[in-house]
Amino acid sequence: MHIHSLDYYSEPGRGVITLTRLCGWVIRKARVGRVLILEVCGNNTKPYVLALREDRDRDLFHIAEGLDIGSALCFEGDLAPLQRSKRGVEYSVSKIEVYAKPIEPLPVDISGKVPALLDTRIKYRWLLVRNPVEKALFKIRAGVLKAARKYLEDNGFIEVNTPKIVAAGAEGGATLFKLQYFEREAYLSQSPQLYKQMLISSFERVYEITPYFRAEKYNTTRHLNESWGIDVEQGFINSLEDVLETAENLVVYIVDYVRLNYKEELEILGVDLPKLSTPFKRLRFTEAVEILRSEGVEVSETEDLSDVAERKLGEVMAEKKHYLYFITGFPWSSAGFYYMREEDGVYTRKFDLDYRGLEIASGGQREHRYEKLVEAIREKGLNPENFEFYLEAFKYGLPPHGGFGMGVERLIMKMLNLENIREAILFVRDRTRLTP
RNA sequence: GCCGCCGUAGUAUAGCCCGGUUGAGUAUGCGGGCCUGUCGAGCCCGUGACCCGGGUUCAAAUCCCGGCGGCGGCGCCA
Repeated sequence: MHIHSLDYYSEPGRGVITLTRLCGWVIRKARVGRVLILEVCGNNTKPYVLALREDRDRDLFHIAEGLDIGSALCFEGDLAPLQRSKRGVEYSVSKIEVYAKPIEPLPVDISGKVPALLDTRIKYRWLLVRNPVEKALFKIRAGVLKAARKYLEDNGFIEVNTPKIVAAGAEGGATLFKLQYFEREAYLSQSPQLYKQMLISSFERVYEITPYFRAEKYNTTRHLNESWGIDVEQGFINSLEDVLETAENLVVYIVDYVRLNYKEELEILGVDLPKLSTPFKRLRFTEAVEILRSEGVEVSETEDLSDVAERKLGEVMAEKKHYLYFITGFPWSSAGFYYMREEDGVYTRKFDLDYRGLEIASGGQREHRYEKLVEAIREKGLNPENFEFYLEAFKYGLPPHGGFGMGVERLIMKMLNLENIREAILFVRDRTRLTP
């Protein structure tokens, strides 16, 4: 809605302007003598400030006086010639339409004066995101996904959607949520892994932004039972290096996109997002083991690194200014059956991407040769019959390929220095939370 | 699942160790009053809480047992 403002024309030396209609919720209210000040936030992170004088704006003043924090309203106004507020953008208001008033005081403080504990924050997240700080975080999350899409689309990846109700998991049975699928047992997808590989039968490059469902009973600051992943798979690769390049360029693009397009949000959150550069350090798994042992950390040569080891490695790497780094060549004993095995039979082309001591992505070059794959499934103690639908795709010309899954919440957690992964998702699904 | 810590007004906290002086303090919110456009405004008045059950004791928010709930660590992984 654009209406010319009469007030505007009374200001000397100005051209044409439009009167804007803006909407949001009252997040702060202050009365000082004869002036009433309202701060309103909609999708904006910087509040709209409405200052009303009892003598001049009598009707509007009385409307505003009756509004509590939390009221939903729209107003028509024009940028105020005098910007006196230190917090927001001030408007001269000509009309206020009130749409809803809270029927009781809000259960949490959305002005940010009184902090809420994580548990309370999660319970009332949908309400707390009215607060500019909380909102900034989720605007950045949206930006991360937007940037990922943009990078992948620009680089020839096609977005696909694969089933979330599946008959078999990618890793075995232990971490799956079971459900009844008519007469049969089915599971919630813990990864689109197998499906995106199958699609490399017909697409050169695919990606999917998808939830992962994992029934792990862990309770840590970096795990969710429903999390989101940016899943990428590319065919016709020459080596693992092609996949690593995609992963590092994607991360750099995302971080850069947020750094340049979300300055206001980063500032509100107090985050200084440094510019990244490629290539990221490539560290062999065996080198990582050596480094950790020289630091006095006990590490197994055949198992994945423990969280303690990963964090320690993060510290060591940070000293050398490697904030993001790959760990490549994981041992076969700690890898999924679908990773390509090296000739020695001991190591694989599986990699992890770590961001300051936290695994944010993992992937690798896949085994694309039918016989080798069947052999690998058997060797992992799995039954090839359960993977028939998957194995079939390897019979008709599946090129060498590889890919990775990147944890959206983990990436955001590291970018924004969050202490708990639960901060990075609006509605939390963890060991104990099923609502809201 | 194991280990550790914790549970006080709507929210966030003090008090608990060492039971009585607590009619449970403070901030913020909410209601009311004052107030030169405040900037997490200020000042005054009011409002509102000891997770549940059992036990010890003359006396329990405080000590003990059980339950429920939360946080952190480990395992595991994105």
